[in-house]
Amino acid sequence: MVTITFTNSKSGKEEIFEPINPQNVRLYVCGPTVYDRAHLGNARPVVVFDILYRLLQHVFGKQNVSYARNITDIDDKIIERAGIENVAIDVLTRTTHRWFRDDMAELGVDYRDDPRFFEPRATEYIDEMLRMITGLIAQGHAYEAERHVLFSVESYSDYGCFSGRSVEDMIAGSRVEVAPYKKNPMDFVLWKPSADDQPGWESPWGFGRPGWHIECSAMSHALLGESFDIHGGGADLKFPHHENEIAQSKCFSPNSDFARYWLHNEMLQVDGKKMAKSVGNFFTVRDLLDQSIPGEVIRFVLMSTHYRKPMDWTQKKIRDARTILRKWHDMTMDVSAGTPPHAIVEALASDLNTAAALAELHRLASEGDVQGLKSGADFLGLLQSGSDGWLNADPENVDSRLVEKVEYWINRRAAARADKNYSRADEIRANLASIGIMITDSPNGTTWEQDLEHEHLGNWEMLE
RNA sequence: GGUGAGUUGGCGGAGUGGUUACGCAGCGGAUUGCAAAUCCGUGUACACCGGUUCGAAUCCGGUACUCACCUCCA
Repeated sequence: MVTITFTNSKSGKEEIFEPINPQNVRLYVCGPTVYDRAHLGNARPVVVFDILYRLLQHVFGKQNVSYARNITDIDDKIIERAGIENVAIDVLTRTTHRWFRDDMAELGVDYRDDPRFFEPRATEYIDEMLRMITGLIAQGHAYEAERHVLFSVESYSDYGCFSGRSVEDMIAGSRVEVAPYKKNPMDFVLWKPSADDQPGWESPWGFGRPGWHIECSAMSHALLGESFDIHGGGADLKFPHHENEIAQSKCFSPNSDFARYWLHNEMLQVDGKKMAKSVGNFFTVRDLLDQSIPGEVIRFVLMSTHYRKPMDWTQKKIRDARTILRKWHDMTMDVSAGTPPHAIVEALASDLNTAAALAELHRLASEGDVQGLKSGADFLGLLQSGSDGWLNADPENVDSRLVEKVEYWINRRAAARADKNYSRADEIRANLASIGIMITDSPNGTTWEQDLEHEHLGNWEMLE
C-alpha cells in the first residue's frame, strides 16, 4: 500500500493520510458559482483535485472513493447577471453549468459516467440548509434579526482558529462593515430576505435565500456525512468561506470532525499579476481553447507547478508544453496505456507532487520506455487521445483553398529540389515560413502545419 | 494594520542537512543538400544577513522584495 501524505491546511504540516474508512474515502471540493464561463483560475482547483481523485481511486479502489463538487446556483452575482442579460436565473445557471462541464472535459476532467462523483446544486439542498439553520438556532449558535439569520461567532470559541485570525484582529485592522442588526460585526449570514422579484424560498424567517457558506456545510453533510476525509478548495476560500463552513458544521454536529484534511491550492497569476478584468489579463478556459490551445496543453501547464505554489501563466509555458506533448504523442502513438509506473504514483502520493510526476515522465521518455510513458501519462490525464487532433492541422478547420495553395508551393519546391536548385527551394520554404506555414521534409515526403501564433499567418499577399 | 504563501541556474520548476533533479532555451558534435526532427556531449543555482552544525541552498532567527486573502454588504 502506498503511503499518501498531504499538507493539511488545518495544521500547516505534512501529514500521513489515513481515511476514516478505507472502503469509503470521501472528498469534497468547493465548485464554481455559475454565472459566467470558467476563467483559468477556476480551472486550477478542478485539475488539482482531479489528480487527487485519481490518486485516491488508484490507492483505495475506484468503488471506494466518493467525490462531491458543488455547483453554486443561488448567489447575488447570479441574480445580478441574470438581470443584466434579462434571462431567467434557471436558464443562466443551467447554461453556465453546461459550459463548465464541457470546458473542464476539454481539460481531461470528465465524470459523466462516474457513479461516485456528485455535483450537487445548491438549490436542490434548501431543505437541508433550513434544517441546519434551525438546528443552529436551537443550539444557540445562530439568531434571527430583521428577517436575517446570522451565525454568532462568539458562540463558537474556535472561530478564527482555522485561518489563524482572531475576531479582535479582524475587527481592529480592517473594514468590517457593521450592520445594525448584527450582535458582533463578524457574524455572518445564514439566511437573508429576498424581494418579491428575487429568487427565494419560504422559511420560518420569511421568504428568503441562503447565505453563501451554509450551502457547502449542508451539501457535504447530506452527501458525505458529518465527518469526512478531505475538503479542498482555492486558498482564497480559506477565509471567510471555510472558516465559516467549519463553524457551522462543527456547531451543528458537535461530535463530528467535519473535514479531517484540508487542501488548498494557491492562486493563479498571469504574467506575474493577479488575473483581473481591470488589469486586462483576464480570460476564460474557452478563450484559450478558441485560440487552438489544446485542453491537454492547459492541463499540462497547470500540473507543472505544485498546487501549493502560486502559478504564473505565460505564453512560454504554453509553447513548452506543446513541444513536450507533441514529442510524447509521437513516441506513444501505437501504445496503449496500462498500470501506471510506481514512481508516478509515489510522486503524487507525496503531497500531490505533479511536477515530480511530470519529471518522471521525462525520465521514462528519455529511457525510451514508451509503455511506461503512456501508462503514466494516461494516469495523469495526459495523452488521452491520438495525436491527430492537434499535432497536425485539424482537417476540419483548414480551408481547402489553403491546402491547395500550400500544396502548390510544396510541389514547386519539390521540383526545385529534384533539380538540385536548392537556393530556390530554400526561398520557397522561407516564404511560407514568413506567413506562418512551417514545412518539414522527411523520407516520406514533405509535411506542413500552421504556426497559429504567427503574426502574419495566412497573409498570402506578402508572397506576391 | 492582520494572516498566509513565496524568493533556486537565461527561463520554467522539483527536491534534499554532505552525492547530476528534470524540462525548455544556449553551446559543441553526429545526421540531413540545407533546415526540422532525432541522437551524443556540455555550462550556469539555490534573495540578503546572522546563528546551529564537522558540513546548510536544505534547520533556527532577522532583513528585503513579490503575491494573495482579510465585505455578503446597496
